[in-house]
Amino acid sequence: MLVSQKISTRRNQIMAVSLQMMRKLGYQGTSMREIASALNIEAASLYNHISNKEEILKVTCFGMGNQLLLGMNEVNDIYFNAVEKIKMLVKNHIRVLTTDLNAGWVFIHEWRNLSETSRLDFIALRDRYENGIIEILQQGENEGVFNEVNNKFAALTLLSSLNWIVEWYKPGGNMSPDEVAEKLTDFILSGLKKD
Amino acid sequence: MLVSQKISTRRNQIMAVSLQMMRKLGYQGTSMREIASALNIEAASLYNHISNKEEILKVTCFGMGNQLLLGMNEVNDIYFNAVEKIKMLVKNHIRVLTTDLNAGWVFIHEWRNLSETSRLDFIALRDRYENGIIEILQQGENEGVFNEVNNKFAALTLLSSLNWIVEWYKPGGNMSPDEVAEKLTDFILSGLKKD
DNA sequence: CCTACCGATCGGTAGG
DNA sequence: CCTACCGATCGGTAGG
Repeated sequence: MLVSQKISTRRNQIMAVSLQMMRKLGYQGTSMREIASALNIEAASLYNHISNKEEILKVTCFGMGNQLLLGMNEVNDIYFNAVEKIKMLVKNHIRVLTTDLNAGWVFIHEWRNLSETSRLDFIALRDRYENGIIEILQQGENEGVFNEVNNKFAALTLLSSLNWIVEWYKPGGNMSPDEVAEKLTDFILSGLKKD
Repeated sequence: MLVSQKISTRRNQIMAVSLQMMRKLGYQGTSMREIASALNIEAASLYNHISNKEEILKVTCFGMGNQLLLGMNEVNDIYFNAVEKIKMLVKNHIRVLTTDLNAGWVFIHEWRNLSETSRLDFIALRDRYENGIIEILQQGENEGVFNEVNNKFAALTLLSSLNWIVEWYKPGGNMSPDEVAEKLTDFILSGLKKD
């Protein structure tokens, strides 16, 4: 029991260090030797805790993706009208991305480096999320509260502003994740123009 | 004259092939040998036309960046009110990114791989563009046509939807760059909600 | 967790 | 534009 806890802790350290380096240097720009060196061990020792470099990426991308999908399911189960759903979805999305910004950044940028089969799985997962957003927008149209727009286009634009947050969000800054979510929702719902 | 034209053409071929591969595999994932192989020459021969791998990235990132800044200067010279400025800026931004989507993609994603000094220059250039947008938003506020918002935040959100286009735009699809720009402007100005 | 090592590949240069 | 090559580095394994 103690042993497996130790291993698990080491694994967590490896994950944390890897994601930090990958955010700075990219997946391909981060070597196993550098990860090991940051932990004061040899590269070969990493393989006692993870099976290979790609596992780091796979666990991160699918972990984040599943968190987003879980949030979406929850939103659809609990909230009734489209505006409420969008608000909750945005809040969850920002929370998931900012809870571990290194993981969020890698999730957004580095999934392309997944091997062929994993990449296809990831794209399928992402498409499910995207389609869920399209459905909410459609619901809003049906309710008569959203403008009639190209929902696919609107969903992509919405997602772009949600995902871009990993580029500029500073955890120690003057906006909490929920405040960001609130401002973003206002922007998405009302736009720049004064009524 | 003929010789220099030949060289220049070869250089353009190298640029085009490189950007296509880098869009698919990333800057670090694209090797000089693979670029050469796609042109049926040896890797060493590339160095008669470009000085090194980074030059491809540098020319692309600063070329695109300068195009965006030029467009912004033009907009500020010609258009008077903020709504008109935003419309024109968005149109120019989308045009620049979609004219060569490979270059657009590399510009948006791969500038991080620039060497230290170039990267700092690039960030400075990007900040100038960002500040230009903030100024237009401020002008719109002063004119009383835009909501009072955090302009920095609004500028980043605006930029996110402009830049995300390199992720999903399909040149052969059913929207021209100018149509995308128009829809995007509507979205940014008016948001999702029905008035 | 380490030593020792593998085959492969990298960006780039010398010299023609 | 090529041949021949450089030193460096990569992800990963064998065996302890």
